Amino acid sequence: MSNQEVPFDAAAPCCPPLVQRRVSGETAAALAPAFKALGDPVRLRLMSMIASAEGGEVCVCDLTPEFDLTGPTISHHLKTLREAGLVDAQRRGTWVYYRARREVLRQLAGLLSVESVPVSRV
Amino acid sequence: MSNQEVPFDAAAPCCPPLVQRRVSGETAAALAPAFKALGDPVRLRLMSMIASAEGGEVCVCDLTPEFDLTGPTISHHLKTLREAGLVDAQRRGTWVYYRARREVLRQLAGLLSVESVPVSRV
DNA sequence: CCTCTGTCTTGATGTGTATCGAATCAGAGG
DNA sequence: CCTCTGATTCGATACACATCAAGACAGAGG
Repeated sequence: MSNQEVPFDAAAPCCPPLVQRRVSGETAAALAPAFKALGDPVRLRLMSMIASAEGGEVCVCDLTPEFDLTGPTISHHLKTLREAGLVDAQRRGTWVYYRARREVLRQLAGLLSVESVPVSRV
Repeated sequence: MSNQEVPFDAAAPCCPPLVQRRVSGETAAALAPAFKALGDPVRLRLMSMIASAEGGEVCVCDLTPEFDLTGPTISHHLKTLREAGLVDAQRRGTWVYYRARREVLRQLAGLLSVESVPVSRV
C-alpha cells in the first residue's frame, strides 16, 4: 500500500498544451505512463468512479462489485493507477479507500487541451 | 492508408468530465483506446509534433529523423494513432502527411478536465 | 490466540505490443 | 519499363500485461 508511489512531480507546472509546443522526450516519458494507465477500459472506469465519488473517496469494497472481475484483478488495476500517480490509497481499519489526485488529472487535461488555439495557417 | 480508420463518433458530444459522472462501460470502451495510444512516449511525442505542426500537418519524412527508431517502427506508431482516431493521413505524391483530429483531443481533454468541480463533501 | 472478512501479492498462462530487417507498395522521373 | 525514394506491411522475437486461483497479510471481534 504505502500510499507513496508518486512517480510524479505533482508540483511541476508541467507543460503547455501538446498542440502548442512539441513535448520533449523527458516530458513524454514522464506523462505517457499516466495515459497508459487510463488506456484500459476497466481502469478508466475505476478512475472515474474514484474521481467522482461522494466525499472524494471510495472503498475498494464498493468498486469491486461493479465489475465482472475478481478481487485480485481489480487490485492489480488499482495498483497500476497508483503507480501512475493518478490515485492515492489509504487504509482505515479493514477497508482501503482511494482518492483521485486532481492536480495530475488537471495536468493531463491541460496537455490535451485545444481551446482556442487555431491552426497557424488557414 | 485509406484515411478512414475512424473508430470514433467524432461528432458525439461525448461525455461530461470523468470527475463529474462515472463513465459508462461503453464510454470507457470507446475512449480507452485513445488514451492507450497516447500511453507510449514515442506516440505522445509524435502526437505533439503532428498537432503543433505549422500548417496543421507534417510529413512523415520530417517525423522519422527525430527518433532513434527505424522507419517501420515509426510507421507502426503512426498507424496506432490513426486507428485510435487521433490523426488522419493523406498521401500527396511521394510523401504522406499527418494531421491531428482536434475534436478528438478536445473530447479527451474534456473528459479529464477538473476545472472548478469541487469535492462534493468538505 | 483464533477466526473472519477485506485487500493485496504471487505464480501461472495466454494475449498483446514494441522493435527490427526484409519484402512490398506508391509515385516520380528518367 | 526501370529505378529510385519514401512509406507501409510482413514475419520474427523479446518483453509487457490482463486475468485468475491460491496463498499471504491486516485489522476487527470474539
